[in-house]
Amino acid sequence: MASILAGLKPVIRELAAGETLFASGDATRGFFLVRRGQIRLARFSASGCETLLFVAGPGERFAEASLFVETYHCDARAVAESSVACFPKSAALALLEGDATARLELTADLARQVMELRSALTLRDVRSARERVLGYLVARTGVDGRTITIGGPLKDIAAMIGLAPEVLYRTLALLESERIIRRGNGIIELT
Amino acid sequence: MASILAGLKPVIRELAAGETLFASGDATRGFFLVRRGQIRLARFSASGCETLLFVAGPGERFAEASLFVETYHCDARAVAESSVACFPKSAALALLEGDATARLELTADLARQVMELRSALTLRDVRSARERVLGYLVARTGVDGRTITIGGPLKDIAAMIGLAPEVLYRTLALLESERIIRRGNGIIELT
DNA sequence: CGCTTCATTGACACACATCAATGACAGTGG
DNA sequence: CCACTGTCATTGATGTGTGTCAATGAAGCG
Repeated sequence: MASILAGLKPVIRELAAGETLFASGDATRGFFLVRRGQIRLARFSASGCETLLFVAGPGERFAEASLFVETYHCDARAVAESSVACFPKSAALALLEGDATARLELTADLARQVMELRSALTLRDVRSARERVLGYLVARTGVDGRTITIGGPLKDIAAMIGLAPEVLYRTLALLESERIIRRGNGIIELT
Repeated sequence: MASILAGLKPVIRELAAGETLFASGDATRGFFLVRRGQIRLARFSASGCETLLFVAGPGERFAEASLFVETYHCDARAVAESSVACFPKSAALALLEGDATARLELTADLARQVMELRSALTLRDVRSARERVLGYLVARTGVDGRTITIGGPLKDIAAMIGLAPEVLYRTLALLESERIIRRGNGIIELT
C-alpha cells in the first residue's frame, strides 16, 4: 500500500472528536488514509435517517472512489480524536496516468478489495453464529492453514463479522469446549 | 463503456436459461459484458446457503476482478436465455497497460463497486428488517429521490439484503400500511 | 489505587427464520 | 381454449437463536 502513496505528498490533518472532514455535496478533494482514530462514513437520506457506510480505522483508506466523481456522496466525521492523511485528487490522478506500477497496483488493489468485500458479504449470509465464526476463522488462517493471529480486541472481530461481542465470546467458548479450536495468547488454532 | 472494449476482440457466447458460464474454482478466462438476458452472480457458503452478489443486465460488465486472480470466486449462471461477450484476460491486461482511457474506466468501475459493496455490507449491520429495507430503498432511489424500480422478483431483493423472502413481503406490507411507501407495478415510491 | 476497557457468563425477550397453506399469474401442452 | 405446472407473492402460526441487559472479574493505565 505504501508504494502507491510513495509518489504523493499527503496533507496531514488533525481532527477533534466529532469534527467533520467532508460533507455530502462537497467538491471532492481526494482520498484519505486514517493514521490514528476512526472516521465514520455515513449518508443521510431525505427523510433524515442515517445510513452508516463504513468506519475507517488506522491504516485504512477511504473515499478512493472520489477520484472519479465531482462531489462526495456521504459525510465523513471523526468518531474520536483522529489524524488523517489527505491525498489530493489531481496528484493522485496524475500519478495514475504516469506511473505504470502505481496504476496497476491501485487497480489490482481495488480488485482485491472487491473480492474481500464480496467474501465478507457472503459470510454475513451465514445465519448461525457458530458457522459464521468458523467461516471467518478458516478464511483468516495463515500459511499453515491452522493458526489465526488476533490483532486487536475480539469485539472488533465481532463487529467485523456482524455479531454482538457477547455472542462471539460465547461461540468461541463453545468451539473450544468442543475441541474444535484452541485459544492462546492472541492466537486461535484450528484442530 | 464502449471505449474500454474498442481494442479487444470479444468472444460471443450464447447461454440457455440456467446454463452456467463459470463456477467457483474455475480458472479465470477474463471478464464479461452482458449483451442480452441476465447473468446471476452468486456464491455458496460451506453450509450450502446462497449469497446473491449481483445480477448483471444488458450493458453491464462483471468479473473484472478476475483479471488479477487465477480462479473465479463465485458462480455465474444465466437467469434467462442470454448472450455475453467474453474479453480474454491476457488481451484485457495488455490493453490496461497501454490504453489510458480503458485503464481509468476500469479503475473507476472497480472503485464504484467498492462503494456499493461497502454500502451493502453496512446495510447488513442494520438488525431490524424494517430499517434495513428502508435503508435499501433509500439507497436505490432514482434521480427524483422517491422512486425505486424493481427489476426482477422481490425474492432476489430479499436475498440481496439478507432477509428471508417472507420477511421482506411482510415488511413491505407493513411499510405500506404505515403510508411510508406506495407500491405500484414494478415500482415502490417513498412518501 | 481508582478508572476504563475488554472478556466472560447468566437470564430473558423478541424478532426473524421456518414451515405451512392459499391465491395470483405466466407458461406449456393437449 | 382449458387443465396443468411451476414460480412468486402473501399471510398465519410457531420455535429458536441471537441481541440485549446485567453483574463480575481481569488487565492496562494514569
